[in-house]
Amino acid sequence: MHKDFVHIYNLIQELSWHFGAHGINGECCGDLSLVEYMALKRINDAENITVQEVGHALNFTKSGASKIIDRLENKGYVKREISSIDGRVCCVNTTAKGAETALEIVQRYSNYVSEMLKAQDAAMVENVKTVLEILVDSAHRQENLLKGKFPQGGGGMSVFSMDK
Amino acid sequence: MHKDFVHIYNLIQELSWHFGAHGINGECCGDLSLVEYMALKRINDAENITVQEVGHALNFTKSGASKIIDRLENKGYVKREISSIDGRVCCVNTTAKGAETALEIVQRYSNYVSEMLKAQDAAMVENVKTVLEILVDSAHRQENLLKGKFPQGGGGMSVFSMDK
DNA sequence: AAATTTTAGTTTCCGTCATCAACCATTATA
DNA sequence: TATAATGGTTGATGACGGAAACTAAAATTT
Repeated sequence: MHKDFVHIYNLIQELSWHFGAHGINGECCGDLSLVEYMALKRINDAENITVQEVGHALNFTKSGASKIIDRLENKGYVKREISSIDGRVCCVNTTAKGAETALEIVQRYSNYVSEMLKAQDAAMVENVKTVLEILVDSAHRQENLLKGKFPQGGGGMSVFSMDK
Repeated sequence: MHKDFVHIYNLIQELSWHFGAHGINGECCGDLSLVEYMALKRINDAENITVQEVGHALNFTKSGASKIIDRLENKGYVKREISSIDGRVCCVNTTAKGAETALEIVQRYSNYVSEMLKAQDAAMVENVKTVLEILVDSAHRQENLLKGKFPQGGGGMSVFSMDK
């Protein structure tokens, strides 16, 4: 049983690498880096998200998040606006171009995935979906659990904090 | 059906992000970055792998690969040796310390995965394994297909090369 | 209401890192 | 033997993210 988990982990790691920053031919999403794309996605999904929320969602510091949004803004994909409620807060939203680009990238990757799975029948595709939902869900749960254990943020919060 | 693939893609991307460089609390593997760890893993799995092979396996240039191996060597995890057959070639291998460290990291991540999936019964764990095998396998197949299409390496090899 | 503290965000400085191009050494080819 | 090709390294460069200092705008204290 333990060996199974090693194997499963290795598979996850390999899949992650494939879809990570260096994965598919070293490129990601046109003129966007992976992190920029992930940020764009979050901003597109949310409404009036703040700079820090973006950073938090992607495990970046607020300074890092600010710079990612800088880059996205310079490329014309997002727009900052000062909140009408709180003058300190930035409301970040995608521009039309940004939303379109995000959609386009999702589309193309989805095609890629569709090509990947075209040999599978409908039942297996459904099964793949189910399994991935379980994995993503439990990954989030596990992460929150870790964060709950070390609520101070910063020190000592690594995979290595787990039981040996 | 198409919508399914969008969903599946989004799940894969999210899982990948979680296990990527910024994923779990922004940390990866102690004193190793994700790429260093991935390189160490490859070197550990192979025998007498060359610098360029490492680069190729991880989608890095040879100069990038050389520097990653530099870092691993400085940390005492791998060792270069000149090939006895071809004086230009470097045979890279893990040191005892490197092999041990790689194993340790795999172990800890595997524990993490095991924690993630502890609510699932044995059949589902088996199913997860099967699905991941299919995904990893088809991802490799798809990648090779792309590389076959654009064998010159370098220009035009992106996800965007696919049919729109 | 004035003073202080807290909070959101930006900016400067810095270290890390991957690529490109030039380069060195060795092997293969002419 | 001369030339080309190949494996690997090095130096310059640019992208990038974090820490800390800083600005401006609430929130809190007195």
